[in-house]
This record gives sequence, C-alpha cells and structure tokens, in this order.
Amino acid sequence: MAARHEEIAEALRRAIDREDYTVGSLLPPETELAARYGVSRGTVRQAVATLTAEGLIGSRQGARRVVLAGRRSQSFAELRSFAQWARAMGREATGRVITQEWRTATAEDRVRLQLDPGARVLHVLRLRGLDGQPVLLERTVYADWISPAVEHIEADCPSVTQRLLDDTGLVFAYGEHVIDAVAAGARDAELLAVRRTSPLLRVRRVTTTREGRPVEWSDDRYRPDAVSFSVHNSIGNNALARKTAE
Amino acid sequence: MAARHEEIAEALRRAIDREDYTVGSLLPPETELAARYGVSRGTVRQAVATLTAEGLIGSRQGARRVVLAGRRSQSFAELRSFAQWARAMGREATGRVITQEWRTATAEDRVRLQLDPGARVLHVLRLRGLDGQPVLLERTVYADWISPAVEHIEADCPSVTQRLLDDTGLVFAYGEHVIDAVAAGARDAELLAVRRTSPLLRVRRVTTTREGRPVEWSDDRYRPDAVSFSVHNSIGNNALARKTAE
DNA sequence: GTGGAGCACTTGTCTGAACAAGTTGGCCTC
DNA sequence: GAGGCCAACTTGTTCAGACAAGTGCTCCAC
Repeated sequence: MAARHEEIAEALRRAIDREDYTVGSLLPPETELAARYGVSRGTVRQAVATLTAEGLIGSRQGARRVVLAGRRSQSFAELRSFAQWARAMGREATGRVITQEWRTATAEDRVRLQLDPGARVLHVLRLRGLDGQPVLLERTVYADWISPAVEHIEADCPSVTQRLLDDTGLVFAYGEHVIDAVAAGARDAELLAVRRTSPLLRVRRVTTTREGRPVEWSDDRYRPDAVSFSVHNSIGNNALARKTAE
Repeated sequence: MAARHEEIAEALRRAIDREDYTVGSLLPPETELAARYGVSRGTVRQAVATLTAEGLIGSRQGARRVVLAGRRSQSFAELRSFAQWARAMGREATGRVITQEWRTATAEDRVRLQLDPGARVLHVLRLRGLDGQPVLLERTVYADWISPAVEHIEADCPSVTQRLLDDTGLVFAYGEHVIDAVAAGARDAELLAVRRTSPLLRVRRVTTTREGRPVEWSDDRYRPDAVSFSVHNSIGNNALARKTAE
C-alpha cells in the first residue's frame, strides 16, 4: 500500500464497513474529502473510482455519491488461486491430483494457448476441497512451456499457483471466465460425492501471464451447494456479459 | 458519445477489432497516442483505463500495454435488459407472464428491497425466449413503490425494462448478481422444455436505481445449453468473486 | 558468454486549475 | 397550492507539468 489514492480508498472502505457511512447514505463531496486527506481532487477521484468499480458506491454527475453496499464481500478474495481464496475466508484448502498425462495439443488447445502444431501439453485432473469436503473438480491443460514445472509438483500440493510463483516466478495476471451449468457425469459424481446428473456449476477459464501469454485453460466444476460466484455491475461498468451458445 | 476519452476508447476498440493491433502485440505509448489524437496524456490514460477494465488490454508499470483479447464480445450487450441484449445480438426476445400476484413482503423481501414491515410486493413468474425457444424463467419480486407500474404491463411485453423507462423514467443502474446451478424442478422443466433434474444456471440478482434504491430482486434460471456468462478479471480488477454457501 | 550496471523508455502518481454538465432545493409567480 | 425557473452545489472532463517507479535493452567487464 504505497499510493496515496489506495490508502484513501482503503480508509473509505473501512469507514463504510464501520457504518460511518450506512447503505443508502451519501458520501462527502470530493472537495471535502480532498481537504480532509490533504490531497488534490484528482487523487480523491482515483480513490472513489476504485470503490465504484468494486460496486461499493454509486456515482453520477451532479449528485453526491451514494453508498450501495455495506458488507465487504472480501473483494481481495482472489479468483486467481483456490488456496489463497480459501485462506482469506479462514478455510483450509486441500488438493489432490487424480490423473496427470502428456498429450499432443489438439486444435482447440493450440487456439486457446497460442501453441505451435505438435506441441505437447500436460492434462491434469485435480480434486480440491474445503475443510475436507470435495467441492471442485479441475480439468486443466497447461501450455508446453510451463508443463515441466507443473509435472513435478507433488500430488497433494494445496496451492499450485503459489508453487509456480515460488519455483518459476510465474504470476497469473489475467483471466477470462465462461460460466454455465452441466449435469455431473459418472466420474464427476464419484469424485465430488454427489449423485449422477446432479447440477454442477462449470467455469471454463483461460489464464494468462502479465505479458498476455496464455498459461493454462481449465474446465472447473463446482458443487453449487458449496460455492457460488458473485458479480457487481453498473450502468458504466459491464464486467459480466451474457453469451449465447456458439 | 460526447467525451473525448470515450471517442478515443472506441477508436482503439475498433482498431483492435480490425486487427490493426493483433492479440499479443503492443499498443503505442501514451505519449504517441496523445499526439495522434491531439489530447493530453491524462485523457489517453482515461481511454486505455476503460479498455483495461473491459479486459481488452493488459497494463503494467514500465512496460508497453499488451492486447489481450481480440473478438469484441459485444460489451455493450447490457446485462440490464434481456430484450436489449437479444436485439444487440440480432435475436428476437419474447416474454410471457405465467403468474402474477400480490403478497405481503417476507423478511427476506424486506431486507433485499429495503421495505417497511407489511409492505405489499408483486411476484411475477415470467418465461422468456430467444427466437421462439424458451431459455429463461424469471421469478421476480418488485418493490411496493414500483409494483403498480409493473402490474398493468401486458403479459407478453418483450421488454419490461424499456417499458418501465418509458412509463416512469425508471433506470436500472446497478446490479448485484450471485450465480450458481440448480436442478430443474417440475415447474421449471415443463416451462423450459427440459427434463426434470436437468441442470439450470441460476442468477439471483438485486437491481437498484441510480439513487441506490432497490427496485426488484429475481431468481433467474437459464437453460445452460442456450446461455452462459462471461467475466474478465485481472490482477487489479476483481469483478468476479467466489463465494461459499452461507 | 555470462552477469551486472546503466540508460532510455514507458507507465503510475499527483498537483492545481478551469470549465462543462447534471442535480437539488428553494423561491417566486400564477 | 402547483408549477416553473434559477442558483448553489457536485461530479465529469481536460490540460500541462513534474517526478517516481518498473521494464527491457545495450554495452561493458570479467
């Protein structure tokens, strides 16, 4: 936390948390906040823009900003790492590799991961749990250039993301997620301890490095009684988009 | 489209669409863009910040911005209105009210919609389709102050959002969405023309006005073979958050 | 050739100022 | 009392400049 605008954003978040500003109430004007924190109006605007993007407050020209949400659905709960997310919630994440094998990249793999023809990719089927309960089945395909580092990670490593960061310095920086629902197959049902045909929440995602290079793509299936997703959107900020089947 | 920074954002979007900048390539430096469009660096930064939030480009201090995604998953495809979204995709939206009735607000209704005890709310069950195929079943509860306007809308109105805007000037400005999966019940199955227990994608949402006042909350169930959702997130921008069951 | 130092380049942060545009509430008129 | 107009307030847009901080490349020494 170096930047002044981040400090101010955090101070405002805490104030909302503390209910200094309750849901539905109005935030002070920018000029007042600028004076209070001893910064220029631009810096305050940067701070409140962050909160607006997070969905905590609403903003429109001419009117004072309004507090939209109170409970801080821990937005630092990173989507990047299952283990980091679990720890942030005070839960313990477990992970276990079920199967792991090398295959030649299919046409779909090559498109999603920007690979050359004939590249060898690593397919990993991993079961993940929260406090001992299985909640997520991941079918992940890793790009050829990162697969060797993934291959030798022990089967019960709780955080692959952290492990890759420590070993190779790799950071998962961007992700594209497509969400739908599927019926559990026989394998899914057995591993997740649900009945066959019971509904699962599916997230297909592609993760890329800071440079924009795809690292992995994955078909993740969650037990919907254990995990859900939440998105905030506003008139000027459409993070979530509806899609039709291709 | 009045603001200069929006024009520049749109110009850059089109350039990425046209593949003037291909996926993985680098965007010109801010100073060069500023010179090209005859604006200050701050205005360019506002434009590229928009594209960064949309997930089209990646940004990090010291390095040139990189193009992350090419295909413009029409991000103006509003999440606010099913009908507007369908039209933007060149599809025809239909809607039909199945049941509609007044009830006294439950405790849950009062919390979600910020209502006083004893308020009367309107429950509407609405089936929506794309090009004649049923794809979405909406169970919506409208706040007492807007329900009278909703009550008299004809049963087959294709766009309730548009209708409320025309009739009352109401704008749906903010939304909080929680996404999971459920098995189709008997009623769901019959109306959506799927087998009972087949998986449905469920979105529970609360919509508010520009002033931050809740208008409606809804349990929407989509046929996952027809509709999915997509979200982009990045290291500094977590629109999507994972949640555990309460 | 390998590693490190250094440098040019690029993005991030912040200021202070000015004007545009939308909102809100009060006042005045009819 | 109802309606409309206006003025104060507040957020949105844009500018020009300065410095901080991270990246990536070249070049040099070993």
